[in-house]
Amino acid sequence: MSNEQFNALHYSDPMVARILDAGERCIHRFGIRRTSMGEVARVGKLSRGSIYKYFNDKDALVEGIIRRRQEHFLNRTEGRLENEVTLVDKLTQSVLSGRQDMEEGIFAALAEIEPETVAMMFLEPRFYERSLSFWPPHVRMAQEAGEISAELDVGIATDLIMRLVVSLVMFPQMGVRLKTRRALRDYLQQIISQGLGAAF
Amino acid sequence: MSNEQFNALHYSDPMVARILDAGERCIHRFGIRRTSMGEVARVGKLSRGSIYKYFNDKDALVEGIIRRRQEHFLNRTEGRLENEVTLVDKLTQSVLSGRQDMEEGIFAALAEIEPETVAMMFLEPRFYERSLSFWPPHVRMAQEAGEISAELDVGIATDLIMRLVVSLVMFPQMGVRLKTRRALRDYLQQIISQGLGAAF
DNA sequence: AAATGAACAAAAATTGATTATTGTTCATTG
DNA sequence: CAATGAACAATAATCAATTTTTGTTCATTT
Repeated sequence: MSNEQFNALHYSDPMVARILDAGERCIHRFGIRRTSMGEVARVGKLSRGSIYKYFNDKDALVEGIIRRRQEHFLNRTEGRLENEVTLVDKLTQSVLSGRQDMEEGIFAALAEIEPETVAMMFLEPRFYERSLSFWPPHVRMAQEAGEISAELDVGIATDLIMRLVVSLVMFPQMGVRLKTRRALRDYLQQIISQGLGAAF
Repeated sequence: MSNEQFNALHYSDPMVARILDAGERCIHRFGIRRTSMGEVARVGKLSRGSIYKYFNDKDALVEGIIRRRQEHFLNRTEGRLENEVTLVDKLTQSVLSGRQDMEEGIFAALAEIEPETVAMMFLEPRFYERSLSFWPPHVRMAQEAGEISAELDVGIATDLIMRLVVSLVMFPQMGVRLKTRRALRDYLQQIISQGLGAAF
């Protein structure tokens, strides 16, 4: 019973938006640890009681802020993806968008103030859940276009895509430097179409 | 000038081994933060001064412990790999070995006591450096055996292998569940030989 | 020579008293 | 009726005093 939230957040609700906006500004400036509910209320010019009406506790608020940011990222990426025709170009664009998000905005700020928090986020399975529902439609489109094997299980393909994108965003300099869009695209093209197999 | 260490650790040196053994036992029990040099000295039955002769500071000692564990893991894995003929089987074995290491021993203990520490370790580039020199020989062998494309750049192949192995060890349940050796091997086989391309 | 252990200042962790924040309730406000 | 803000006990953060640990040095021991 009790609170509605946690399952469905209504970003369009002006109250929810105001709380999340204020919370995000606080986290951006002070980090999660040093942000208090009172401060969020002050910044958002609303009462502390209202915040608790919409979010069960501070953790829920923080999760809401991260989730909205993630959603925003996925929507923006989805928009950019509409310009791209092939799966390879979509992947390339996603990695570049992801890297951009990690270098600016709230994630970059958090990484500086509370790196452990960001590191922990990456290990959190929930962090990927939403992204996991993002790719299957694109995989099917690529299958219909004959770009990738139609026999291949969509789950398998999504799994590889997720692992590649996450890895390339999280660890940009793990192995080969893939700095330019061109280098990144060539790399992804090779892997998507042939893996490490013969290139012909 | 000054200390020899940091670059080359001589695990065979009984003094070094004794310090690392003691340190590892402490970290295993109390975590990194709650382990003091004095405690390591007590457990190893040697003087604090000796530890500082071999390790510049606590960080160097901790790094030494992690590095030796990593080296041990790679050696053990290398041993197991000698039974495997194909690259796919080597990868499968590596992922299984990696997962095993994450579920038991010092990493599992640390993950329980100080999860942030483990999370931070994963984001540390140095953590992968050693592994990065591990795979190229196996890649070349696979190329000579005709298992993967001989034209493909070894660096590119190593990069994908590293990303796959790290991802499958770190995030075992990110996408598709690859619990059994068989499922894992099939997955890797598909990706290595065809990527997401046609399976024929 | 290599290891020891005592001595030491500087830095870090711990402790306990104090203050701030959290999460909840509810009567009041707009 | 949704939002408010005051009140509240419980929990968590903060701060200064104290203790521990760190990192270094060096005379002594093995």
